[in-house]
Amino acid sequence: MNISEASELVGIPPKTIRYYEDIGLISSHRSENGYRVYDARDLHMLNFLGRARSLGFTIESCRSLLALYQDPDRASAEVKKVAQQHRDEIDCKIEELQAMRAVLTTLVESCRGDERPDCPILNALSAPLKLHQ
Amino acid sequence: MNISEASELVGIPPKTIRYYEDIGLISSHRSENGYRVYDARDLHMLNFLGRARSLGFTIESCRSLLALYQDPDRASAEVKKVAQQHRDEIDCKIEELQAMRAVLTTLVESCRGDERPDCPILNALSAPLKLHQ
DNA sequence: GCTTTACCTTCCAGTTGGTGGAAGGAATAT
DNA sequence: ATATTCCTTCCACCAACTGGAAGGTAAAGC
Repeated sequence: MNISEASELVGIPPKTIRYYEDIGLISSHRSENGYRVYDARDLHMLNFLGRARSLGFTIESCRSLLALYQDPDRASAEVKKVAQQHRDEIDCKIEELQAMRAVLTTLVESCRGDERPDCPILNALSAPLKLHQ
Repeated sequence: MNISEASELVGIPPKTIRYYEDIGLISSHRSENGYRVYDARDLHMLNFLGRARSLGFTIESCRSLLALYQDPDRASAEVKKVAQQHRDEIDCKIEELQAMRAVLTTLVESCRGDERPDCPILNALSAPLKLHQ
């Protein structure tokens, strides 16, 4: 099967599939005319990658996970470690975003949002800089 | 004052300040030797940018906010719109991350994480692809 | 058989928001 | 006089793609 059919089946754009090959995440066979050819095994790997990416794993983590997946002697502890680290990073990001969200909510709620120029949002952003010591 | 002193005062690296000038977010005067010189007004703008960036506003939103700030005839509704859109985007990101987090938590908790190879995390990632249609 | 369309290839450039480093000039300290 | 620090510009790199150009191949229509 050619790249566009594979793309349809796994829900990953052809460009992205080529990109994954470029960076060595996957490999591919070529037919005589030079076209990439995908079989069930390739689709399986692509699907794995799609799932991992949709959970937010970085490409490098995906590379690790794929390597672990293909190693029958892996320890599940290794896999768990990768997943846990990723979850910790997600937790950090959520907290950062929630902190931003809290400030933004306060600011948005304090602004009347009419045609007049006075604006607590701009006031907050332009507040005098506090010198660190 | 030179760039490194300004950098210290507003807490933005010199590289980043030059970058902001490069993309036209701010301007700067030069002294005779070609060095950038910053006054209170410049620090004020930089500080504004630092605050906006720390709230997660994109560079383009910062550009808009700065323009609004410098326009005495602005309508606060414009500012509020920018802030609200940004908060909405943050909300989206938080939801995405929380969805990922939920799946990851389930997976991590289901994996024993020992020296054996069987792993529910890898099983989930490698589950057979469901064909759309 | 010829042409059009659709698909494939590679390669180059752009996205966001900076950061690192090299090469070279200027100011300050010793 | 020299060493160190600071300044300048420019180029390259990070993640994870995406868009588009230039050119070859395959399938469909007439």
